[in-house]
Amino acid sequence: MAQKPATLKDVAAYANVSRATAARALNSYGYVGDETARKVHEAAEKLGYRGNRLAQALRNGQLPIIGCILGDIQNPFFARIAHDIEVLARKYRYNLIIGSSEEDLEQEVSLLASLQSLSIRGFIVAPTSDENTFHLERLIEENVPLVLIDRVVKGIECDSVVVDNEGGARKAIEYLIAMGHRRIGLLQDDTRIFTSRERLSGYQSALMAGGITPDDAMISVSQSTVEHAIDATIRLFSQKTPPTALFTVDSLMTQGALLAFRAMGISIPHDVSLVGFDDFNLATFTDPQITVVAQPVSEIGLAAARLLFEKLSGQSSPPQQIRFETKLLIRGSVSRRPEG
Amino acid sequence: MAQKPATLKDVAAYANVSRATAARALNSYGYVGDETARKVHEAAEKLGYRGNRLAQALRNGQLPIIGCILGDIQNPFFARIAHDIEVLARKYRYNLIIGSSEEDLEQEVSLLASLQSLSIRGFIVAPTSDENTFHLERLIEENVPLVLIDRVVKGIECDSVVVDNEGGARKAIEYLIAMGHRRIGLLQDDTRIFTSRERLSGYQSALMAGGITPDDAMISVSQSTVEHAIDATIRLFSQKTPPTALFTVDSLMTQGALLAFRAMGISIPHDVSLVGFDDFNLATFTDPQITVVAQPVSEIGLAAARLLFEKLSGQSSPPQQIRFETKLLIRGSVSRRPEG
DNA sequence: AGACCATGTGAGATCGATCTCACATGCATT
DNA sequence: AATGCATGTGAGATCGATCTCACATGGTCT
Repeated sequence: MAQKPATLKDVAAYANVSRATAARALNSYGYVGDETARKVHEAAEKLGYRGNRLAQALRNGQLPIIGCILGDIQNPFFARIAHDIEVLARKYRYNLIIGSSEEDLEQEVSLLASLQSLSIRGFIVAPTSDENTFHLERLIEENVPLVLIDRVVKGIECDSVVVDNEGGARKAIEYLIAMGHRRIGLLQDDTRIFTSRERLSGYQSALMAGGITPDDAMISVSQSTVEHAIDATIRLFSQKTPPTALFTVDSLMTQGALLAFRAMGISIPHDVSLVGFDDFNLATFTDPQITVVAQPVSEIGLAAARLLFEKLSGQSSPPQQIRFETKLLIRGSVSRRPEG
Repeated sequence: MAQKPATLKDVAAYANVSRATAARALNSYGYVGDETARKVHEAAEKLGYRGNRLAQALRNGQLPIIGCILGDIQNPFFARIAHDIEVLARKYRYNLIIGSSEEDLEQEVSLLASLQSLSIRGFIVAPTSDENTFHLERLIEENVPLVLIDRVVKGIECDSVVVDNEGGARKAIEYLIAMGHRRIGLLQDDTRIFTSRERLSGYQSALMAGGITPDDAMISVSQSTVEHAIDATIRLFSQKTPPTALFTVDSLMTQGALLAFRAMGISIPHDVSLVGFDDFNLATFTDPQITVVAQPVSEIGLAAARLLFEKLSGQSSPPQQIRFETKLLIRGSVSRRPEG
């Protein structure tokens, strides 16, 4: 026989008071006599009473849950972000619902709608694309606290936390050019993704600043998984005149490229040089160690969560845009190439 | 001016019907006239009506949310599991709340209580320890669907999905012994964690079966993070007579050990042999490639989620225990050691 | 004595949804 | 005509909590 959880009504009956009195005693508002309060607390403990948050939220407005819609938590970048947000949420006695958009706009829209119908109090979203921003606009209209993370969306005026993707990509390409590379490949994500576009832009502008005309044959598109990146790298380096260097736009793709090179018998940095965007645990343990553009992962999730909780605590401030710098960590995966 | 979401009451007023009729029309139960239903649907669309799930859940019992309490989603093993559970949950139109116990029992208890007060419908839990199982027992008493994952707890009769940890550890140690190693180190997690205990047990029984007396000086305890594992490995290999081989009990610790060895100028497999529990993306790209005990990560989360949804769909079956086998993947991180 | 305030309590309304059942209409059957 | 059934509608109850305000008591001040 399943035991039905005790309700406030049960507690009130056990303590021989009204529900209103029981609620006052348990939540310390209004007036309650000392003796009455003692009896109510005793009853609550005896019955294992645990207030129903749904009922509370229905009366008062919202559940203590924030929603977080990221690309895919299998990506160590997003896993770290989700972890940091959860830690701060726990501190504020909130629970965190994490959804993975898997970089699919429809899924992002669907997830957001689903979470809103749950009366979720606020959202941290890594928007998939800005083809359609109605769902985000609607959040703004309804005054729902929203923080965009990793990517921003034109026309959505709200708090955001991003990294200088363009500058980071530019640093990588400038470094490859300085090392003599002219045919520089790019392993990139879907250009509907904001970060992907910025990294492409940094790639292209650095090429042009170095007097190199960008060439589509140097670019291979991949989803952000190791498996897809292996395929995309193989495609890129199977062509007649392959790149002499490769820039990969996230750590899973970097790892995929490494595996593809190994499968193709391509040696780094002897045959091909490699620079990856974002650091990862074993970048300094591979042979050779991988040169990366590092972003301050440990700062990003915390910054976004802080912004959200400021808003949730009722503070009404203008939208803040936080932008973190990247840093080029030169290791051993780039070799100098003669001018030819 | 924030727009308050439309309620059923608004829709009913707009369509000039009662709330009961509006509800019937929108949810297709009971009787509603065709014309009436048309007017109601029109009103709902016009007002952007989105039913309040809290109110529904309060009336009907529970929210479409399942809770998942894992060790730490930064661990790729748990990230993969969480991802797979979320994918299946989405298919069943559920949302997933992920909490990280961080292998702290109090935090696990607190998270569970918090989620229960939200009327969460079911739980997948990787229990931290079995020192105190009251919180899990209470779930069973209240007939809340529960699936234990990765670890089980004595005395808790419910669905579970685990891996043969003991057998996996035994395979690793047997292999190291067969390669001539007698001083075999163990980098392990807190023994309150079920998997940790099983892996220790496999380690010890394989040693004894090989005629080797287990020695506490060969064991170093670490939390399951790269940073902690670096420290623990350095401690273990700084002693007078260090091990000739090391078994690490999860992929983050394996990576930490690699980094520690590199810092200490220890060469694998020349100076020390290494076997890790659980495979990871770059295990085949490090120099040397790492020998690992692989577990079927892609199966575990799905199996647990399937069990949970069976229970949630009302099926009343006896508790099922699913146990997956591990597989030793021999690569290049173990060298043969002479009998001395 | 009357007015005002503080303290304490409980009935009933509220939150937004679903559900129940009384009532109404129309049709078919006896 | 009476009865039974199907269809359709709406008032009010329910879910479990919080909130409001009427009522009661006691004390203080004018």
